[in-house]
Order: sequence, then C-alpha cells, then structure tokens
Amino acid sequence: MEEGSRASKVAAQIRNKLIEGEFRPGEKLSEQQVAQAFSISRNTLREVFRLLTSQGLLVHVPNRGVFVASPDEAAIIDLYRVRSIIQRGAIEAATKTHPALAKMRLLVDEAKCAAAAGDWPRVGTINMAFHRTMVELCDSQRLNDWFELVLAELRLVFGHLGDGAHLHEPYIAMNEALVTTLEKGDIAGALDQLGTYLTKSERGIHAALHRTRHRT
Amino acid sequence: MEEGSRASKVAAQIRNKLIEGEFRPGEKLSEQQVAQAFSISRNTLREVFRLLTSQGLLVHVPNRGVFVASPDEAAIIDLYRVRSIIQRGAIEAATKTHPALAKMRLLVDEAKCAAAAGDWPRVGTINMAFHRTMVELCDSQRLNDWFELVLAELRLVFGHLGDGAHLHEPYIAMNEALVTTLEKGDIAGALDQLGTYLTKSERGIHAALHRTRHRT
DNA sequence: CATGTTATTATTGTTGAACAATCTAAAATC
DNA sequence: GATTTTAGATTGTTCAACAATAATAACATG
Repeated sequence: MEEGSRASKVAAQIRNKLIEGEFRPGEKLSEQQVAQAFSISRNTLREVFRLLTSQGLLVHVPNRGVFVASPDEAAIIDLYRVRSIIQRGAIEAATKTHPALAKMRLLVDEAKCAAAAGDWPRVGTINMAFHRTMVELCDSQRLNDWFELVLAELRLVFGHLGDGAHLHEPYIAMNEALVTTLEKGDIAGALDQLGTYLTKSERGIHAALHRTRHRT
Repeated sequence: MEEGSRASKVAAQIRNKLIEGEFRPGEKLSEQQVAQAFSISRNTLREVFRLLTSQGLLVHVPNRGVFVASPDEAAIIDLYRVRSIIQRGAIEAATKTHPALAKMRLLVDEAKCAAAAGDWPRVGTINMAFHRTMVELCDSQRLNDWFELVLAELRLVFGHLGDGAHLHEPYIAMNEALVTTLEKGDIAGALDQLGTYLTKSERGIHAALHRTRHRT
C-alpha cells in the first residue's frame, strides 16, 4: 500500500476504524457521508473502497453500496482452517537458525513484560505479531501478505466483540513452549502444540460470538 | 467480482489480455490510452487498476503509473513455495469421499481426451483446473480465492513465455497416479507425488524463463 | 563531449459537478 | 392488507479542471 497518497492514507484510516470496531458489522458506508467525513472526493473514496474490499474488510454490493464485513461463524471456521494450513506449513518449513524464530522468542519476552504491567491489549497485539512472525518462517511474501489479511479480519471480529471479550487471553505460556519446541528441532511436537493453540483460540472466539449473539 | 458493472467488465477484459500475454512484462499502462482504448473514463479505470493490482497482475507505482506485473524467478520461487504449502495442506485434509477428489478423477479423464485429440492448450487448462480442484479439498473459500491468484499469476508468466514454451506439458500420468494414491487413502504417498510434480513443474518454468532471457 | 542545472512537458492524483441507472421508501390504488 | 406507482436517495460513471510529481528536453559549464 502506497505511503503518502490521499487514497492510501484514508484507506489506512478507515482500516484502523474497522479494526477498532468503530463501525458496526454489516453497517452500510454511504459514499456521500464517508467522503465528507474524511474530506475526500467521492471518486477517491471509491478507489479506497476497492482497496478495502479486496482486503476483505468491506463488502461491495453492486448498486447498493459498501458494507462493513460481518464475519460470521462460517468465516471464523474458514479463517482457522486457513491458519491451520499456513501455520502448519510454516512450522514444517522452520529451521533452528531462521531469524523469525529468534524474533518469536523476543516477542514471548515482550509479552511477559506487557503481562507483568497488566497491559492486556498490548499482550494481544504481541500475540498477533507472534503468529505473523511464525508465518515468516515460510519466507514467502505472498503468504505474509495473505496472513496479514487473516489478522485484519480477526481484528475486525475482535473489534466487533468489544473490550468485554477478553479474547486476548494470554497465550504466553503456550507460545513460549512452542518456541522452545522449535528451538529443539522437534517439528512434530510443535505441530501438536500449534494445533492445541488454534483449537483453543477458535473456541474462544466462537464462545464470545455466541455470548454476543445472546445479548443482542 | 461484480457481474455487470462497467468497471468489473473492463477489469475482466484487461485480466484476460494480461493472462494471454497481450501486454509485455513491465509494460506501463497509461491511464489516458487504456481508458480511451476501453472507452471508459479515467476515474473508472483507476478503480479497475485498484482491483487488478490487488490481484497481483498489475503493479501500481505512486505518481509514476501502473505497470504489468513481471514475475521474475523470485516470484516463481515464491509461487511454488505457496503452492507447496497450500497443496500439501489440501492433501493432508483430503478424505476419500470428498467431492473434489471425484472431480479430480473426472479432470484426469478429460485431460486424456484432450491429449488424444492433440489439444495441448486444453490439456494445460485442465491441468490448472486439476490443481484448483485439489485446493478445494481444503473446503476453504479464502484458500480457493488465493489459489486463484496464484493461477492467474502463473498464467501471466505463461502468457509472457508465449506458445513456444510448451509449459502445458502433459502431466496427465502424474495427476492420475496422484488421484489413485489419494483414493487409496495413502496421504504420505500422495505428498511425495505432489512434491515430485511441483519440483518438475517449477524447473520447467525456470528453464523456459532462462531460455527467453537468453533470447532477448 | 560529458556532466549538471533548469525549464518544459506529460502524466498521475484528486476534486467537483452533472447525469444515468438502480434501489428504497412513501404514497396511491385495489 | 396487498399490490402498484411515484418520488427521493444513492450508486455508477463521465467529464473537465487543477495540483502535484516525474520524466524529458534544453541549456550552461567544465
């Protein structure tokens, strides 16, 4: 994404608002209103919308408008299926000397500091960085980019669920054990641990979605 | 992608031209000229360009313009890395009763007919459909969509290499053996066969690229 | 002639107004 | 209440214009 152009800046701003849950799931974004709110012309906004729909954050319905993506349980299932395949592939590709593995270790340390400080949102952010870094073990720009889309969609879900969800439950011990297993070169062990994490994480989201649906 | 809107129609037209190699790798697409050629306004074309760049077929350089993607050897390496991870995941997820497996068998039969008729372009198209169908074993819409991008980029490469490349070399026997192995439930065997295919296919492209580079 | 600087030109990025096409909501009719 | 018609709102697209940027051409200097 280009730094500097008006379109790309506004795209980033809207993306952040989406991730922070400032738009409701399924909410319609009116071109007139959004263009005015961000002080850009409607034409430029249409380019922005093309960018954000290609990232899965918005859904463009011809002649009806653009809507905030509303990942449902099927989407969560798909996202975790994608994560499983990509992250398993990353672990199978892992080497003990890969820089991403060292970075994962650093991120575990960072998460411990944040947890000690009680900064749970920060812990959640680091957890995502941990998994993004795991995918970097593949050395594939395309997989990195696509995984970024996965993370964006997950953050959209978290944003919709709000602060009460505690979805950034600390997975620090699990992440640390996983790094240690990889450092030993035990791929099979690491795959097991990843599976456990993904299952637990996915269940957490489904449960939170269920709670939210009950409350509405 | 929307059916019917002007922008989406032109996007499809440009996409086809790209895949067919009608634009040179790295060629700059001038907004004025392309808009005129397709009889659409520059604003609409900019939307189209946003769509096609997000598909990896075009590269947008701020303030300088939009260029035809020019997948180099690094890109081929990445594409095959991606294929390996995704398609291995697909095979690991495969079940004997999955509809995609039956479809893969049908596609092998189709390829045999096309080969008997000497229709090598058709064989190549079926080969791609075979691999796309393999990915459907994952039951993941996102992976299907991303794999479609992989195929588009590969076709862009084939388009650039031209007819002389014979990259649609028949892999019929390999595909047939792979289906048979999967139908037996022999995942490990199928993974081996896939690895062999991917290595051979990738080498073929690198060799063809090398030949073309020598000729220019 | 080679190199650096300046000026000019071409193109991209953006804006705003306008109109066509489509959808949605309100009103009229049965 | 259900259906049809009408009006209003919004999206899709076009056009013209201007600002900003990069590329190219022209000029000056060693």
